Amino acid sequence: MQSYTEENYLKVIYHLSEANHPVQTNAIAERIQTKAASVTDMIKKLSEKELVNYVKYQGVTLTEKGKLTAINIVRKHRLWEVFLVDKLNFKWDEVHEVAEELEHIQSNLLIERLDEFLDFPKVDPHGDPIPDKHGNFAELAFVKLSKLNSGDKGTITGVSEHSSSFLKHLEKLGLTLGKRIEIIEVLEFDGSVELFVEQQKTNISREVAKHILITKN
Amino acid sequence: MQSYTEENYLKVIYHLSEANHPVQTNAIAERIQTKAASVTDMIKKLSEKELVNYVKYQGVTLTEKGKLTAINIVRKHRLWEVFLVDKLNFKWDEVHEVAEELEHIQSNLLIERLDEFLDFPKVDPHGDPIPDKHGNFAELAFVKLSKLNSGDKGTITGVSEHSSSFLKHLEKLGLTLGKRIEIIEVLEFDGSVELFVEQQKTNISREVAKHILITKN
DNA sequence: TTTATTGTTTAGACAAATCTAAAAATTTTA
DNA sequence: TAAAATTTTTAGATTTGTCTAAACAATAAA
Repeated sequence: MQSYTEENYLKVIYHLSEANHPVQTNAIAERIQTKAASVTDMIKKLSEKELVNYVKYQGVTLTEKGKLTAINIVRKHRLWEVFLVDKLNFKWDEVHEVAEELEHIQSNLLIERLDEFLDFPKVDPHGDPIPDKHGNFAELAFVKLSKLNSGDKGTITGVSEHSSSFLKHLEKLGLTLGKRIEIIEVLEFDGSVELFVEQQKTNISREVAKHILITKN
Repeated sequence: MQSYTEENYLKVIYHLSEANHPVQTNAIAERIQTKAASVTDMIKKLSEKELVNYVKYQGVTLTEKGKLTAINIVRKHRLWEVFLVDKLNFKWDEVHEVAEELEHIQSNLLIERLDEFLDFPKVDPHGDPIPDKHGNFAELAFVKLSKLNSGDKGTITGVSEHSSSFLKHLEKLGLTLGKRIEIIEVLEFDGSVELFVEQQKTNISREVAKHILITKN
């Protein structure tokens, strides 16, 4: 298989990919905390292994093979996060670093048994969908909270930012997965949002609202 | 901390150590499946980090610091084995390779929570003792089955060989952890042993008997 | 106690992943 | 569209862990 490092590159390229647009060298370098020159080196290697399509100066896209590999790593990462939260009582802001390590353990049996043990979860503790073993994602109808208008109601079903500081902030405001919310008002001035959570009025900035995912219902 | 590779060297040196006797370069090379020259290189590095005591041509011993590190890896390995068998229904002969990977995950919180989740097990699925977080082992009174005499009775509480083929063989004979046995006869000729397990007469070679650990009772 | 054997170390080389500095290509700005 | 700014690549070096071949040390055998 691939090395730990190669797997990380594939995962990062996957996360930075949008609608088949090529990913830039610098974008990868920043995410992986390395230098652009190192990224070029590694991309060449991945290209030789046919895991990415690479055209000099044009950025990279994942091949089908590369994409499957990347999705499998995402699957493992998210299943381990569920394990840590559901079974070992980790908080949702404590799981990321450990899952970054666990995702590289090589054993199909392990991951299938873990999936079963966790009762085939469809989303991780941040509401991100967990692909099945064939790489298929369940369809989830998310909307960014920042896209809602006054009067809209829904349930918090995900977040798109996983930093500990952000998640702790949400926790403090009571804005955790599964909570029902209702928009009171969206301020013209700065896009900040006033809303109800469990009969409590709360205010959040537009920046925070952008990273909370809502299922309308 | 140390690299994956350094951790493996420490663990192997720990397992090869007996009563503070220095471990030979070649012994390490064989266990780690590498060349003696590579072992010498790595030993020098570990010595600079004060994880081993090293005298040219005299072999290595672990320093206190090195020993604690090694024991911690052993602790993690054995806890993960319990997890795999007790929670994910792995068989006792399927856990070793995966645990070899899992033992290198760096997170104290993870391992303490895992310990708790497993209800603080004292032994792994092969009967090997699990050190606590301070590196202390519970005292276990094992005797090799090959040391018993006709008429002796006891319970199988461990094995000292973890290969899949050996463990599958035991399974086939019904010689698994917790089973009570009684020695019928030890043959002068080849040291093979005739014994009762659950009213069944069975014969095992001296070689097999040496790797089965018994608590007399 | 010299010789043979076995075990260990050194020297020099290599692959993987990274880096810095400089060159080249691309994009933006004027 | 030419100059400036940005981005990417190349060239060459470094670190980690490994290797082979040869030299060296310790032990066993004659």
